[in-house]
Parts: sequence; structure tokens; C-alpha cells
Amino acid sequence: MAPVTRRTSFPKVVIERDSDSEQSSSDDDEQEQEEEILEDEENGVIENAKIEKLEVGFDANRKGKTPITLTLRKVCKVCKKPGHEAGHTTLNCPHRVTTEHGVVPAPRRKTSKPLEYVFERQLRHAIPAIKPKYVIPDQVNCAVIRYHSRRVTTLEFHPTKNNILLSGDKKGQLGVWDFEKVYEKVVYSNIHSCIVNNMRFNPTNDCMVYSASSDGTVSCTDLETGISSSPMNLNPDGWQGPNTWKMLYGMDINYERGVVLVADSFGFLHLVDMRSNHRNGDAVLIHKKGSKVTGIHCNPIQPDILLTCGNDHYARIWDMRRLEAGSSLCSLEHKRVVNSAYFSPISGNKILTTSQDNRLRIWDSIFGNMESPSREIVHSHDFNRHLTPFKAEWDPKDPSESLAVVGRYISENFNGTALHPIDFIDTSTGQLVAEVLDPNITTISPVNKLHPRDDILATGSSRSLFIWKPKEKCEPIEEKDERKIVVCDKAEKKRGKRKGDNSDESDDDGFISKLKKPKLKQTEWKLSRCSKKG
DNA sequence: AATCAATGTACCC
DNA sequence: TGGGTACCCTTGAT
Repeated sequence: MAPVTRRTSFPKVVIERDSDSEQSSSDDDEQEQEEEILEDEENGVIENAKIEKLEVGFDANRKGKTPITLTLRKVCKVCKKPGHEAGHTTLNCPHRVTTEHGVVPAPRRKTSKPLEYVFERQLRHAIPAIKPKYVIPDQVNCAVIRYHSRRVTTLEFHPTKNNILLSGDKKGQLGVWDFEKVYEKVVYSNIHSCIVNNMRFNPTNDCMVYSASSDGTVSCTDLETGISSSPMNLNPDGWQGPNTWKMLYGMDINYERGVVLVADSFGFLHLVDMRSNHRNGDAVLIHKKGSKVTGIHCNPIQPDILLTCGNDHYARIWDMRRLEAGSSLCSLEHKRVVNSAYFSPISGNKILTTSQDNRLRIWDSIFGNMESPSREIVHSHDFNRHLTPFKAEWDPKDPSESLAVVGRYISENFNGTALHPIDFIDTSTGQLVAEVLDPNITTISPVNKLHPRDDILATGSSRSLFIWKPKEKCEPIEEKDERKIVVCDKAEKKRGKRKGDNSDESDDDGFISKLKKPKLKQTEWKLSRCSKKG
């Protein structure tokens, strides 16, 4: 249904006259582009070009008027050119992530601010002059398929237990998975009633985890028992309609003050005291009234310095010691909604934001010129209401504070199969360092988290979770590959049992599924398979 | 194979 | 500022 109606409603109408005098230079450009694309199409390079020409029914000979050609074209939301669209299989978008493409370079300013000078002097020794070689976790090591009952919305690694991954979903479930033991997993269903947007471990008790949800509550859950309390509930009177229902999105912990900071869908910031587990102080308006605050991050060096971002197209820096409406230290303007904003993980001196205008923005120094970003990197991570918003995140282990990971919306056509890779981007240059993909991951992967200590990537893609490790740390490829994949769906489980696949390795919740044979030849894949540990 | 539902953002008035 | 609605175009279920 949708594709048919869309086709008639979507194309932009451009009227081109075949008269010499009326052609502007921009028309020229457009015509040139179009000719190029048509040529490509003849060569069979472009699969997705959708250009239609309609001769409008004017009589060309009558009164000597030139015929009008209407060109209906779909244009890419990223680069505004026809022939491909963000979100669709394409090979020819110049702004799909390619080396150095779509990077707006940093304007080299001489700011001469004393503060920046001092900071740079203090920090320079800590930042290595030669960039370390990036270690990319590019092989799926294990997975739980259909783990959650709805799509995964947030991930968090355990602060001390290296093998534990926490996951939240759209339904409000909270998953705890030991990905080394693969089969050891728990899903708590009674903590939230809808989307879990953010989770943070209690820094003084790593058994306890705080979670912020669109149900308007902050929950504090004991991971061993699953028992949870709600230190905050912004909808104590239940559903009174969409105008009053408050949702909680951004959340972080200021460990020095012992408070949880959480922000709602009406532009307000709230505090929860971790010792008493009760609300602390009044809510403060930190973004446009009535707009969603999508993220909060406390500076890793100075936790009183906050970074927030929201649907009002701004990211803002605040000082907790002077927190009141309108008192932000700095406002970073974006063209669209800002999905996330993070300080760099080590020095806390850089900022990385993800905006729905398909751009990553980097500010190289919070003490420098903040009027415009140091770089804008064009990258396909478009908004779609059915997907969890994409958030580019720093690699917490990269001493140069350059590497970031972000899922890609636009897909690559791998021999007829559309796959959406996960991108590793060097934010200092805009270079695509690596794209990782796997034949078993056919869905878009908007949620990604790099491990704070190990070379591990966790991915949430639809209802499934994947753990990636570097190729060299995986076992060599075997012909009869049986990967560590646990399928959690009940229907799948029954099917597996009927086939007699239920080996003694299986537990009550899942079984080992044989690796699906890729539809493509092995050579087509940049990444090969990783076998099960014996 | 076809259809449906769920549903966030932008923009108009 | 609030209501109305067009549009964004995925995924899993049936």
C-alpha cells in the first residue's frame, strides 16, 4: 500500500523550460546532473534512479509556446540529489559514508583564549602525538535473537563484570545477559510499562541500576533479585491524555554529588538523590518548554558540567552549581533534532553530537570557539519513527578521543541483499575507519555500545543483541560453523525441539541454532564467519 | 505475497 | 500555543 501512494505524493516537481533565455545557471547544473545520472543508468550502474519525465499536454505549436517538461524526481535527503535516497539500497550516494566525503573541515581559528591555552598545555602531554591503531570488533562472536519482545532501545555494559550486557527495550523490559556464557540471561518485565530510554549503574553499588522510561518513572533495580523501586514518578495520576503524560529520556549520574539527573519530554531536568532515593529539588527548564530533552551527559573530568540536547535543535552546556532556566553556559545550534550529545570520554574536552539532519558534529575544545562545530560529518542516520534514534558514541578506550561508532541507516547492496553496516568513524578527519556487517543482521542497528575496557562492540538491532569481537580474537573459520546464537522466540524454540535440535547444551529459554548459510558467496563478504568455541 | 499496526517530527493555521 | 494532518518509510505478525 505504502509504496504506491508514496510514489505519487513524494516526488518534487521541477519545471524546466526548453527556452534558452529563461535558463538560469542553477538550471544548467540540474540538467547536467540529470544527464550524468541518466547516462549512468544506461550503463546499469544505478539501480535506484527514479526519474520520471512527463510531457505536459500543451500543444507546443500553438502560439509558439515552448513545451513544458515536468520532471518528477526523488531526491536524497542527505545530498539533495536524485537517483538514490537515504534509507534505501544504494551504491551511488556521494554522501553515504566514504573516505573524507561530506566532511566540513574545521575552520582554523586563532582564539587566543587564555583558558584554552592553559587547558591545552595541561592536556597536550596526555594525548599521544601518534594515533594508535584502531582495533575494530568486526566479527559477530555471539548473539541472542529475538531476545526482547520489542526493539532494543538502550545498552549498557556492567561497570565491573566484563561479560555482562544490560539492555532495555521499547516495551519496558530490562535484559541482563552474560555473553560469554551465552545462555545465561534474564529478562525483567515488570520494571517499566514502556520504552526504557536510558540506564546507568549506581557508581557505589554496581548491583543496582537506574533506568529512565517513557512511562515517566526512574526505576532503581537490584539486578540479582529483579526487585525495583521507583524513586521518581512524573505521572502519579496515571494517563490523563498526551498533554500531561511525561516521558523521561536523557539520564546520567553525577557521582560526586550522588544524584541522578534525568530529563523529561517537556523540557525539564529533575534530580534524584541516590542516598535517600528520593526526588531532590525542583525541576529546571533546560530546553524549550514542551520539547523533549533527549540526552544528558556529565563531564567525565568535572561532573558539575553538564551537556544536554533536545528536540529544540540545541545542545547546551550547563554548570550544576548555577542551574536555572536560561543559565546555560553555551548553546550549540543544530538544524534538526539532536539525538545525542557526548563529552569525549577521557579529557571531556570534545563534544560529539548526532542530529537528525544526517550529520555528526564535533567541537574540538569546549574552551575554544563554540559558535560553530569544528567539523560536520555527513552520515546516513536519518530519523524514522519506527527506529530507535541513532546515537554516535565515542570509543571509551581510544586515547586520542577520535574514534566513534554509529549505525548506518542507508544500506549497501551486497549481491542483492541489503545490509546496514555499523560505522567506525575517525571524527578528527571524518574518515570511515571500518564498516562492520554480518549476513545474519538484516535489520538496521541504531543502538551500539563499545565496551569500556575490552575490544568488544554490542549492537541492538530490532529485537536482537549481537556481540562483536576483533577477527583475530575469534576462532578460525570452520566449514561446519555453529555459532553461539541463542534464539529466544518461543515459536522458534518449539520448531527447534521438533527437529530434535534441543541438545543438552540448551536451557529452558533457547537453543543453539545452526548458522544460516549466507545467501552470498563467502568472497562477497568483507567479514567472514566466526566459529563456536569448542 | 499482501496487508496492517505502531507512531515521532514538521509545519500549517 | 494547540490542533490537525502530511509525511518519514521499518519490522514483525498474520
